[in-house]
Amino acid sequence: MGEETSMNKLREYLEKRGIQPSFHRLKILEYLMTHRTHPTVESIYKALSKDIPTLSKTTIYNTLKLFLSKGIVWGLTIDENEMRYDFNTEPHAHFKCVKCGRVLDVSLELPLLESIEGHKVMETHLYLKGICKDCLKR
Amino acid sequence: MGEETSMNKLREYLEKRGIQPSFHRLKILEYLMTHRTHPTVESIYKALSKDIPTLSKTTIYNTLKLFLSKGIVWGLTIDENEMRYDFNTEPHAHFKCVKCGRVLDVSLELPLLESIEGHKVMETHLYLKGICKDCLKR
DNA sequence: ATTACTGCAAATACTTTGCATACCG
DNA sequence: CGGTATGCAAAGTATTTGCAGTAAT
Repeated sequence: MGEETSMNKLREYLEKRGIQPSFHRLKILEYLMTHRTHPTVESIYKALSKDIPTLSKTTIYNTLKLFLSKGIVWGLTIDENEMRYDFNTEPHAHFKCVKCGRVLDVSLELPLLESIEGHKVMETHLYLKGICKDCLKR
Repeated sequence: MGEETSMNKLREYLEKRGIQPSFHRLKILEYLMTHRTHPTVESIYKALSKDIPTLSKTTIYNTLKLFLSKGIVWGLTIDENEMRYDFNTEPHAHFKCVKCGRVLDVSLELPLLESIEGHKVMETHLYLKGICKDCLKR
């Protein structure tokens, strides 16, 4: 299974959702699928602009907004200042370390409600904050 | 029980936590205790500057940062762009309506963990997003 | 007198917008 | 050709910082 094949799969993935599979969009999608570190726009930009020097942050913002609207990614607001993006898999909770700043997945069941107290629920986010395993060791 | 008495209670509340009870701090604390609408810096500023024309946003930022560090308020990042502040009572979940923008309390039990997967947990936030009861009616 | 609180203005950081250019069917 | 994607620069918005003036102990 070469690079061609996997890129074709990504192309198909986007087309199935009515999105034109441009080069940049494919690369951003690939990055999100292979880096489950809840990257920010900044970190995606830093990583991809090495290989794609012409890539702009505007394109990343545009692409992520498009992906959000199609449900391809989730936006995490666990960070006070900047948005983080998570490729959409099964619902799971997130843990943010206040020391090293990383955001980690934790397997903790989310209450999956259709409605609560008369309000229609569309998204559920469970955020934990504290000190991660690695930082505790120091 | 007059206004004097309740202000004295607030003064006592701050002193007990090692905070000098300045006039501005008392007013901001009073606002947070009586307005459980998860206000932003902007909305606190708009509300209080009517009575206190000299009040600046910097002071509100300073005061909220101080209150956060003392555990008097919680910072909610349910909003993508701006921080909301919640007077610290028992843990509870929050619901944000994507139509009207309000953030409401909902009574839903939070998983209160001391640690998970080796990480030390210090804060837990459960955020729901959707369409509120009132907006559904329209 | 010393320390701490306040507030203006400037700086910073993230995100959005306007518009011209480039790409693609 | 015509519509869309891209990217630069500017604008917008939330927050922080530097610093000077003011109040409090």
